[in-house]
Amino acid sequence: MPTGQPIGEREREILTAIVETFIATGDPVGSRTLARSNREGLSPATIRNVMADLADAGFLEQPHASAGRVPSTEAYRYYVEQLTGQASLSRQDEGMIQESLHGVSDVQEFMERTSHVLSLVSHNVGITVAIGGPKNALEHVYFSRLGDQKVLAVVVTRSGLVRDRVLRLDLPQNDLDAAAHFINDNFRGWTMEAMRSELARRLEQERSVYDRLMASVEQLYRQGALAADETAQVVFVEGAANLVTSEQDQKRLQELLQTLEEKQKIVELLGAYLDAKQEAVRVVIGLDEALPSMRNFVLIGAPARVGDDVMGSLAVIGPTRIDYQHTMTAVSYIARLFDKMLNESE
Amino acid sequence: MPTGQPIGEREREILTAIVETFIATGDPVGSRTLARSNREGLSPATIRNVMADLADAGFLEQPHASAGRVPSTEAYRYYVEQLTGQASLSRQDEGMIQESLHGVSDVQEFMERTSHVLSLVSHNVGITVAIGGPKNALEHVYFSRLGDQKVLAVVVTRSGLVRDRVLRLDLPQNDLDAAAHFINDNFRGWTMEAMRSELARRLEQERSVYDRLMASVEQLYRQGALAADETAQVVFVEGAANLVTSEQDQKRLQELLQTLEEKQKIVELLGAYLDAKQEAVRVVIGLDEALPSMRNFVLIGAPARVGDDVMGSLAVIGPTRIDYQHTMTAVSYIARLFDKMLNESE
DNA sequence: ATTAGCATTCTTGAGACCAGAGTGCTAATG
DNA sequence: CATTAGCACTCTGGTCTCAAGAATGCTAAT
Repeated sequence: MPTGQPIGEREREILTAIVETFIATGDPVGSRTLARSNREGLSPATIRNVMADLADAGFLEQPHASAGRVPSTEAYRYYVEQLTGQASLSRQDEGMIQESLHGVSDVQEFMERTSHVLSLVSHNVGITVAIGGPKNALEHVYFSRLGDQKVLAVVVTRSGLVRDRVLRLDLPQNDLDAAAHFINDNFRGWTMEAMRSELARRLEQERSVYDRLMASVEQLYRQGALAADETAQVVFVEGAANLVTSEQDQKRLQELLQTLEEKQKIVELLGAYLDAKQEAVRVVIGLDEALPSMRNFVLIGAPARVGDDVMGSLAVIGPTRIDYQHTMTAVSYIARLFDKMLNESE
Repeated sequence: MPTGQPIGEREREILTAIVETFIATGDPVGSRTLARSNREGLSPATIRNVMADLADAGFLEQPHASAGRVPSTEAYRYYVEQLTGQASLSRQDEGMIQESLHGVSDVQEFMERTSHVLSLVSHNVGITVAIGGPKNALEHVYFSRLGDQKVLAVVVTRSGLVRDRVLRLDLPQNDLDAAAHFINDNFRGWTMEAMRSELARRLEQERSVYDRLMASVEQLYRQGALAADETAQVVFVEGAANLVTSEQDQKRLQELLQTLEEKQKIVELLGAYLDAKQEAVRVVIGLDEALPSMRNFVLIGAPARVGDDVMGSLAVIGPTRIDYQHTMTAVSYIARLFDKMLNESE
């Protein structure tokens, strides 16, 4: 818990220097090293004093009595906050991104590739989540009898997300067509959420009226054909191999990988921290509050939007020792690209 | 390279004992340990002699001069071969499998869950591949205009596999409907392969006749709307966390994880080794021939079929030190279940 | 307000050393 | 003749010690 007054100029400079060299080297940083790299010739002793203050304020920690200092969670937060945000991607990175994403017009494919390219440029784990969620507007639905007892339901959202689901249901194709027609005519453009509740209401009230048609609709509804709920979310996680670094111990690494495989948790994580309203890149330090296995990991993400619609989110997960500046610019670059590419093609 | 005459009874027994205790413990096994666990009271010295023979024959290796012996690739092959195949799953495993797969009628969902349950029961990596490939019969296609320049193509195969693809194309919905009708009427039940070549032929010849209709079809065809090719394959890989064990070194682990993320390679791997014709479980020892990063790993897999149609394959990938008997029964059990569940529901 | 100096603390790597496990060989044994 | 006992030898792995190096905190000097 940080105490004391904010931080003076010199403190600020030293703190960011510590954070930066720690990120670069991974070793606890001591006063001597710092004195050498510091452009104003401050002596180690002076720096020690400042460091002691910073430690008291909760920005630095000591692995053990006579080691250097390591930035605390607070320190990273502070560091990120005072980052100018002025930076551009290297030619290479930009090229790689452009190339991987070139010519994609399909939201889902875009997301899939994005998670990959994110992992490449960040050298960490790239994640994208496509929200199939309630906020998406319905474009239309389509039902098709498959076999004896099976019906295929395809739901297309306005944003081009496609969900299919096989139901156990025995209805003649005629009835299916009628039901699809009914839904498309009445609900095109509605959010899934609104549609579902309105549909529920009508089924309740007008049961008698439409009769056969409504019976079919009801069956489809009950079977979840129209549920664009959590289970419909699509998650891409790539670059797990990047987590294998010497500083992870066995157990932690294992837990980490396990967590990354639990898509549901990942969705919740991004959902919890990436606010749809906020425009820019967001950095969340201290993921262990949500996911214990993610101690010492951070999330750098942004909502993926096309115009004003939020289609999902994209993010990088990496150790606190990540290159914040670089990752942030990369994420933001890709987020903008997402908007641009999918917007113009509509 | 194995030399010498096959193997006598005693050799056989000792070899399997070595393989088994090595699988159990992970340590090189020495004559003393073996003598203790061997039910016929053979002395260490005798065993040493036999072991020397086995080593000459290429079945055993020595990490260093005065360590115990470790089974060679050949030894595993031999071991697996002489496995009786008589074994049944534990109540727990069976229960877990049943539960995870209960009530699923959708091929793809089945596969997704299967890869998960495979990783659970085997404590290794579970993999399933759904072949979207050319052999699948077409049930029907469906095109829908999305936005300005986009068309959604949905292809359903007889087996219930669904593929959707967004194309950049500007055709009115009428034309799309006509094209879909045309294809459905003419090609339902054809294999994708056959359909594509026949379609190509017709487009070539009868260009003039159908005119507008055929023009639409051609455009769709060119855009790959009907391509159920490799890219359409769906791969599920789960349980990567199980690879994190003490005996892996950093680098290898990293490569391994990387390889597992390259779905294309995984598809090829399964494709290469899992022969659609063969009925039963197959064990492939020595994966490094195909994928160098998979040195010391084995594949235990089976084709996933429904009736006579091969829908894909399911497999476990694990270290040579895997519990062969258990994994084999698990894989075979699930493969049978797959057939049974999807067959009856049709 | 800085800095120099110094005693102190703690980590890390290199050797040294020993116990344990295993081998191969030879000679003895039923 | 197939087994086995005995033995010298080899290699690994853990523990210990030791010294070097890096930081620290404090006090005194500038």
